[in-house]
Amino acid sequence: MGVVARSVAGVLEIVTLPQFRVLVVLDNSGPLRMGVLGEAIGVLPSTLSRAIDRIVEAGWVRRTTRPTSRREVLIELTPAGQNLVTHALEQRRDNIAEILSVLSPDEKAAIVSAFELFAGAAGETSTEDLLILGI
Amino acid sequence: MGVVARSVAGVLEIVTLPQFRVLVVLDNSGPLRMGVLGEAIGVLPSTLSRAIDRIVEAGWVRRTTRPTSRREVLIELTPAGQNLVTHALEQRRDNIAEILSVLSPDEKAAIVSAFELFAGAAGETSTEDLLILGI
DNA sequence: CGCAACGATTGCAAGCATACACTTTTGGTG
DNA sequence: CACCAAAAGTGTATGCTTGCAATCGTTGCG
Repeated sequence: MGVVARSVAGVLEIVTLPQFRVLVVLDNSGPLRMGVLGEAIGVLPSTLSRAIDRIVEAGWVRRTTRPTSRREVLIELTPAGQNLVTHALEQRRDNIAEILSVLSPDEKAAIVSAFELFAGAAGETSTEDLLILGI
Repeated sequence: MGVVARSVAGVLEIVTLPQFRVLVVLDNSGPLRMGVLGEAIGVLPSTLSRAIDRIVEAGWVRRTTRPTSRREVLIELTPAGQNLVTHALEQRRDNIAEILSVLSPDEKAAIVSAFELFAGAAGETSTEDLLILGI
């Protein structure tokens, strides 16, 4: 739980949680249309529109128009936005790696198999659940 | 991660994250003075004062004056507020119990020792970290 | 008592998220 | 072409959080 909390903590000093959710979805799915994006994170189009205004202003995403349909607006991560998400995920991975570094290979192996066991029993975690925290 | 996310998800439909942080701190420490409470969750007194206004309005906490010093205001959970926090923690415990229920005693034992190993290696998790998500 | 420090609150202001209703532009279809 | 539906955005409004500065009551001390 501490690992999860810390991984969220860093990002929340830079962007808000709803904003981070947008970035995470885009990182997972690539550029998305406003409508699809809004549905993915569960907000109304008007809410998303203004949220994107602010995220564009901050430089994390870009609005693009698809050549085939000028009424559709594609949202895509800028390099900075991509960087932000990647960095956040790396930080958590590093945090875990650091924790594991003090353990012996046998201990690590035991942890890996136990975690896999637990994850298997937990079943598929819905993307929506993870999206709540942007993880 | 899914377990953590779900445990936060339910509560966030009832109170905001800053509000839930207040409740969690009170649940941990018992009734607190405004100043102490504000410092614990890292907000300015003015912010807290208005936040408490809303939480009192919602019925989760109560303002009390200490007999010895009438300028100090004690904040304490109402039964409803206590219930909210307790319920949130129970829900996470139930969620984990349900996951574990499909496993054999041996598997459970392996998971317990592996998790203890990991938690030990991770060291003490600072309360501040956990407070970010109200966990 | 009088004054300084303390503790909480309020005035004022800004930013963000959210919702409902409405408008504008665009695409598809009869 | 004319019309309808899709897609995005605006107008308007509400509520929460946060911050800085100022105020009000209270306590402690000389």
